[in-house]
Amino acid sequence: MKDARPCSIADTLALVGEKYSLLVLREVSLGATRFDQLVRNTGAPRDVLATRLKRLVEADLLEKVAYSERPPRHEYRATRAGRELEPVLLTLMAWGDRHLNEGDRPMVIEHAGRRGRPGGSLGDHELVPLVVCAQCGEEVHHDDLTAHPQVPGWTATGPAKT
Amino acid sequence: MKDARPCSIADTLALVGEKYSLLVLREVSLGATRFDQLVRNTGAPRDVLATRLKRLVEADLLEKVAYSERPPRHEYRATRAGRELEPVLLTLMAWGDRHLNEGDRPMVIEHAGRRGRPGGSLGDHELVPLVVCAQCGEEVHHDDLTAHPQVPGWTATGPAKT
DNA sequence: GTCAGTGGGTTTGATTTCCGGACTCACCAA
DNA sequence: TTGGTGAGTCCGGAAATCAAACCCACTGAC
Repeated sequence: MKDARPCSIADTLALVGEKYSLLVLREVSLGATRFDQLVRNTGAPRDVLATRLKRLVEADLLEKVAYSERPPRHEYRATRAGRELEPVLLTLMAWGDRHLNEGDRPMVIEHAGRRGRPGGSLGDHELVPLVVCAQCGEEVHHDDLTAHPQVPGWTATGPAKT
Repeated sequence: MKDARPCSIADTLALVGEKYSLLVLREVSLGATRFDQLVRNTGAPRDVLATRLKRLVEADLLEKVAYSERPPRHEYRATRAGRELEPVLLTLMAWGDRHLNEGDRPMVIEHAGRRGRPGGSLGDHELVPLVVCAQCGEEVHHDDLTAHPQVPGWTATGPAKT
């Protein structure tokens, strides 16, 4: 892992790319916030889960919130940074639905309509996640993209040869 | 990992969630398609990379394309399914840029304007990936979402108790 | 008051995976 | 003949994973 391309994808994966981390965020986002729920729903070994939770709390993606004093009990809640990973989860899910589970999706997400609210017209409907460019509003296509590494010594395809 | 919640996120991660797999797809998408480039740019040990590549080719996310007969040489190219993971990479990158590398992004993606093309008005600009709902066009907010597990025995927060 | 149960972990010891470096093999070029 | 490249494979030690057992503070039922 030394000397690899400097990149926010790698940085993000270093934080949440280990096995189970993203599944933990999925569960928390679904409302399963307690240790034993996380064990059951992710299938992670208890010790691994404990390690992951420690890291996610340190990184401020989750926080421990007490829900009982005596006996001391707490649950894990997503922070703002944690919630902002939800688009990643939705995009992963959309890919898996399309390419791995075509025709029998294990889960469907309902998107509440915004009737009466600013810009809203449609009622409740199924969520279909799509990545667009916030600047121009258009769907993102590979052929419209050009990468510009900002770090000296790197080009799009590798380290500049010295 | 046994008995965990059935879910396309988990299924997708089972395929591309191992260390380096997504970095390989990043590199291929950037145009670094050869074994030694992938070693240098991802930092993966050579044997691990060989294993990952084998899996990605089997899963039809990458394909081996010969670019020389004698000596036999080939490069790895993304298939359609592989390219469709790009939104995941872009979303991960956006998160890392915001939360890990605020103020000095290691890479900037330029988005080609579609002046003159259908719906286009803006010139070239920086890509800012955003997840919206394809049905209604609106940005996705956690509070508008409701998950509906399709698999009997599971609720949003865990297995239905028997 | 004892006994089983629950929530949230930690400990243990065996198995897997990862790692960096050295090695291979086929070919080309000087 | 020597050196270099591309695409791996092989090796032995270090680290991570796993399932299962254990722990501890507390509770509620008998």
